[in-house]
Amino acid sequence: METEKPTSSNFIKNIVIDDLKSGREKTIVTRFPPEPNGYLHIGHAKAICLNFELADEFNGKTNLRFDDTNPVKEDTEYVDGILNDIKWLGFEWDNLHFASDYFEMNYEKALLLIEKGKAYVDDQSADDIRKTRGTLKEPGKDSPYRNRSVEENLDLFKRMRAGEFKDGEKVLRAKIDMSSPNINLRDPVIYRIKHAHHHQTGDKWCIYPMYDYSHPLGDAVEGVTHSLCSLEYEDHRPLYDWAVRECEMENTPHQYEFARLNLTNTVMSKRKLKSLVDAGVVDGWDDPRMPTIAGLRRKGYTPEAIRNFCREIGVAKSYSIVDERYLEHFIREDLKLKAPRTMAILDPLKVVITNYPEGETEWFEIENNAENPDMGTRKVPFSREIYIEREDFMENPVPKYFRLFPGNEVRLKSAYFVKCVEAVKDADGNIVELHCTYDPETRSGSGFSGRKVKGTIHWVDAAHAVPAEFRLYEPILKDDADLSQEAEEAADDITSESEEYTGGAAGEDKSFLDKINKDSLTVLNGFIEPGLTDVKAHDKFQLFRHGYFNVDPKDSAPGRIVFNRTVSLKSSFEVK
RNA sequence: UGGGAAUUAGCCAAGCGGUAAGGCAACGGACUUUGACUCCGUCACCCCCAGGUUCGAAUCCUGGAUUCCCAGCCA
Repeated sequence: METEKPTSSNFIKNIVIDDLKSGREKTIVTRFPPEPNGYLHIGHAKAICLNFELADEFNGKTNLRFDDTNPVKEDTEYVDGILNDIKWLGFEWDNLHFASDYFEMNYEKALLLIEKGKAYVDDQSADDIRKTRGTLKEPGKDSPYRNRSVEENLDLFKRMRAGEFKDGEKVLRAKIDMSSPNINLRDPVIYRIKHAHHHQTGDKWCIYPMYDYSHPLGDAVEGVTHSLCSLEYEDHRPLYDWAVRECEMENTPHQYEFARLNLTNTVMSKRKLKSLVDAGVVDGWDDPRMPTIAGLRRKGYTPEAIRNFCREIGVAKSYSIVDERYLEHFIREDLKLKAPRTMAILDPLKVVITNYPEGETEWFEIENNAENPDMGTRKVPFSREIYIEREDFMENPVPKYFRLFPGNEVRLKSAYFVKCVEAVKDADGNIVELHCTYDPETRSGSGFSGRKVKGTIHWVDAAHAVPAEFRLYEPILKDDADLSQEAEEAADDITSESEEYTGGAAGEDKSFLDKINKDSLTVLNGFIEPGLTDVKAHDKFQLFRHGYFNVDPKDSAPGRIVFNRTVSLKSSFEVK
């Protein structure tokens, strides 16, 4: 697709190259395994790009597999959203599966485990299991049910499936080692009872496998060769390998872990993102301030920009937080030649050109993108009264200010030079309009070179101006100077995405909500050129000197045009 | 000495025993009908620290420091 550079070297690609060279694998198969319990965010995009592009580069395959082993948290709404986002990003999966497709196989393998004496039914309560698991430094204690006979385990497990027991009454545990220094190996629970309706399997099951058991088996049966996941699963790898081995799977997939993406000025946690939605802080999962794929799309990001970003940040094992400005770089780059450039006034100040003939209008032909002549030109009206940007005038200019101020002359982009004669004020001393004079000799395109001006400002003809709403965004989080604190925040979301789980800290949710930037949205009402009245959802423009904007797909309507600012233009000038 | 992992510039990151890629950001300058873009230049005598091996070490060895992850019937 287009002129996208291949990813640079990374440790996973090196592993694939070695595996192919050594003959350990003939072709590679990867997979992207989202849990349908929320919408995808830019962090998922990193994993998606990694899996799909890696397989693509080596002529392999990539499956999409929903990790739907926990019916109480999941929903088809999310399945649909995820499918849509992946397609929008531009990827096509080879096979679409659900972990629930393998529930029967998972069950059969559990029976095998029991027969081999590698799994047992435990009657202990969740609380007792936790208490006997030991601590980080002390080994756990064997369950009193650990040495039940194979027959009894088989009988009990079948009755679990048959629905004879209530939620939490029994679990199936892998029999590994209660004194392992790796807590994941201390007889992990692999099946639990949940009398819950499942979005894919309905009421067929009342026992559901745990991720650590289901995932490796799903990988194996699909022939996945390189199972990529994030760093916190490093400790789970021995269990992954145990499951593949003890269940006697034909294929032996291998798990590799990489660092998930973190971005400055935002959060990357489905749980926290959901809390923003639920608290009404944002408009929904697709609010442009959200780092979700849906939010970025509504903000005006393109799939190309997101893919290029994911490629350039690389893949490694060290914990990192990427500067959000890096992401912004890629959307500016992508839209530079694609987006037409037009003038719009976000915060209007009327200007009367006193020596311009009343009742006259002339139409300037202006290129749609000076760097991309293929985009053609358009006609833009100009007359005696125009709007300029309020910030393009200062009665008492700061040093190095070369826009409009009393006595100063500037260029009106694609029109004439104008000189400010007077700032007209109301009774309260507020500037309500400017009186300027223009110089007919300086008409754009005339080749006038008699004198130079330092500044060029944009404008919109007042008589033809079309009202529009502009939404400007700032980071959703207040404080971010302290990257290490941000790291902490992000890190602790990784594992605690369950609402009911209280192992984390309730207090830290509060501190997270305290960090929310209450001024992350600014709404302005201004004007656009008359040529933009037919604009459609997701049309993208560079509004001169302001940045790139996207036509909002939700709130725009006939007679109401809403622009979301995707990203500002860079600027080396700030009015203090 | 519970186990697992990480450490190369402000931020990502390549590097795999032959003398520190690239991108972002920043800072100078040129150009400019966007204070944008583009272009030019600057930005690690050094790779967490200390020893050692070697003709040669970011890469190998030894010891240490710091940071992150793990005690859900979540994924």
